[in-house]
Amino acid sequence: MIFRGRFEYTIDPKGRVNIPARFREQLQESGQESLVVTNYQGCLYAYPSDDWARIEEKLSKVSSVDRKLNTFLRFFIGGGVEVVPDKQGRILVPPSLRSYAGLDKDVVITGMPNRFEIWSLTKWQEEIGRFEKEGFEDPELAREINSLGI
Amino acid sequence: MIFRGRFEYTIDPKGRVNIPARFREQLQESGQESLVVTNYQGCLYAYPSDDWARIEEKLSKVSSVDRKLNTFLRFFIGGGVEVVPDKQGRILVPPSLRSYAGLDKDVVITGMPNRFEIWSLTKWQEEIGRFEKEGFEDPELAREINSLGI
DNA sequence: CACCTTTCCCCACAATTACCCACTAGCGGC
DNA sequence: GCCGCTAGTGGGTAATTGTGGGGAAAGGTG
Repeated sequence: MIFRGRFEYTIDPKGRVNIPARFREQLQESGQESLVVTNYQGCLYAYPSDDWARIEEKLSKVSSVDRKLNTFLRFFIGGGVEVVPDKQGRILVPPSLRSYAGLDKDVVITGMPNRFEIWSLTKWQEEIGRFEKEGFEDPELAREINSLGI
Repeated sequence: MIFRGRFEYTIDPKGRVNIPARFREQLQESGQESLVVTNYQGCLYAYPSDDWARIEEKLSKVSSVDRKLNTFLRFFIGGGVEVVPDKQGRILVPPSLRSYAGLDKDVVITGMPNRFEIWSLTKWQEEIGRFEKEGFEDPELAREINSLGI
């Protein structure tokens, strides 16, 4: 499942964030009512619970010898929380995830293949700012993007 | 599908922009009623939904290991919104895209191979102005253009 | 076991969007 | 010129979406 579009919402003092109506529809159509949210790359990743199950399965087969990989697993799996939208279509983001992603008021939700991401507005702007400034100057990246034929 | 021509319209306070009648015809003839609009290079890219689907497929296969490429995906996929023209042939441009492209009143729609682009008039003028001033002086660009056999 | 905090489940209001319909300007044919 | 058509623009209303808050239930702590 691919999620498209970027949306701005506010997270309220209780820690609730709205999920874009379109995303909710997509979830319903695929017969899923819950999401798994976890932390990565400065933002929160939200997966439909079925997709998360597949990821979990793969991760559980990873050999846990490598210390760094192990740390990643701790962080990624350990961050994962299952959430169900309320009647208004909002999810409650637990404090640990909220503080990791620095969500306090304005948040950006952005679609990706397989998941969508929840960003604090300021972190999002930094992320995109970096791309817009450096991205076009990086010849390798430019070549890669060109090869996509967009 | 190739779109030709340049058109000037006004975006109304609700965020609606007209699509050139010719483009609408072309879409209808190819049996498509929806478009996907996204953000890139200071303007909005509008693809017929079938063409977008092909792009999306490629993008979703891209390894998301590289951080910068990931950021690009966030921006490009995250920007993408499916829109359907209303009975008058207009589309509603969501706030996030409107603010990215700086659309407030006068917009320019210009044809391209595979897509058409939506520009704010002022950004369009800057873009073209920059090209007219610097473009002809860039020997590499001149060579490339010549090799196109125009 | 009492108390405090967090989460869940409602309800209500505000803002935005979808879906109509109407008006005007320009162009072509008669 | 006059009519009729199409393209582009503007606006009203109903439905949907987003935001805020109250109070009951659940969970954690001394």
